Amino acid sequence: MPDKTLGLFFELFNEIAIIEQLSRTIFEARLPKGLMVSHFSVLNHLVRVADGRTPLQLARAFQQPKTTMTHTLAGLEKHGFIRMEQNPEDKRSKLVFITDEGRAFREDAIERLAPDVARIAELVPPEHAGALLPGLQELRQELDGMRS
Amino acid sequence: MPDKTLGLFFELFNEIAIIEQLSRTIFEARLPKGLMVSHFSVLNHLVRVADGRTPLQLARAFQQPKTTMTHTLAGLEKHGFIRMEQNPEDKRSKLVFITDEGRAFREDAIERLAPDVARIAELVPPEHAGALLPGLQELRQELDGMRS
DNA sequence: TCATATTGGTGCGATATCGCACTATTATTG
DNA sequence: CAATAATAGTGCGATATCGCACCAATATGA
Repeated sequence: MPDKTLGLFFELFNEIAIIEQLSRTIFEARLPKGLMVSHFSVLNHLVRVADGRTPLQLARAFQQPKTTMTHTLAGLEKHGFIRMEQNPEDKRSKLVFITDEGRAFREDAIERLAPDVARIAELVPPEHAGALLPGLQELRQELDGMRS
Repeated sequence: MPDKTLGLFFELFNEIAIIEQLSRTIFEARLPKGLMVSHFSVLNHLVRVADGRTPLQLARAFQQPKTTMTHTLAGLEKHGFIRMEQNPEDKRSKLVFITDEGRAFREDAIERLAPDVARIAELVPPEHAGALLPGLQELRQELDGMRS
């Protein structure tokens, strides 16, 4: 592997880390104190992908350690945004359901975040953003595969 | 702004967050305990961009809060990887210099990380990775501008 | 079927992250 | 030039992150 390649990937991951940092900071400035992007993302996932996921499925969806997901879910539950039930298929496991309060919070959060996204969309044409997705998904896919 | 655009950017930032998470986990598994990617990145910056930066310049380079950088630098200093001097230009300020030990650690870290990067480069052609950079840089630039 | 391995989830402890407030210094401006 | 504002850095406290170890439950396989 040429040195150039090493530098290229370092630069790529660095750029990605900076964007993650910036976007998280921008979005969290709009969320009420004590609620993070991670909370919002989980609610979003429950609505857009599927409700009634297990904590482990959620952790995998975001590629986070399961202890981190436990912590995030505890926060959501404390706010009454989710409800956790025993998984009838597997007594070790639980199922996470979004509550009405959770849905309301999610919708409110989307309204709060939309203006920022609109501003970003003015500066970065959505076509440019969309053009990045396939490459990023490929990269994610392969990194994901490496872990196992 | 159409709803589609909102969803697109949420998806984009989510994908970026996942890649950040995966890459950090992969790399930190190779670093000695107590040293994180953030430490490595700062040393890398001192070597590749410029030595003798101020803490604030470093924080801005990585778009991190300055308290976070203070913490990272404290860790690097404790390991003897950097040395901090008074900035003769400005008595409020400091200058951060990498030490020989820091350089050695950085080189060792690169050797540890290279095999992983090589594996990634096998799965994701460097041309693909390189093709992502301009779009990501554009996105970063604009997010950066929004903050101020 | 029983022993063993694997899996889902959590408690705990260490530490990374980061906002707030503060000091020291430098810049601004009336 | 004095008063005020802005800036660089850090201490502190709250909390997010996450590895390790553990328990309960399920899967495996001799």
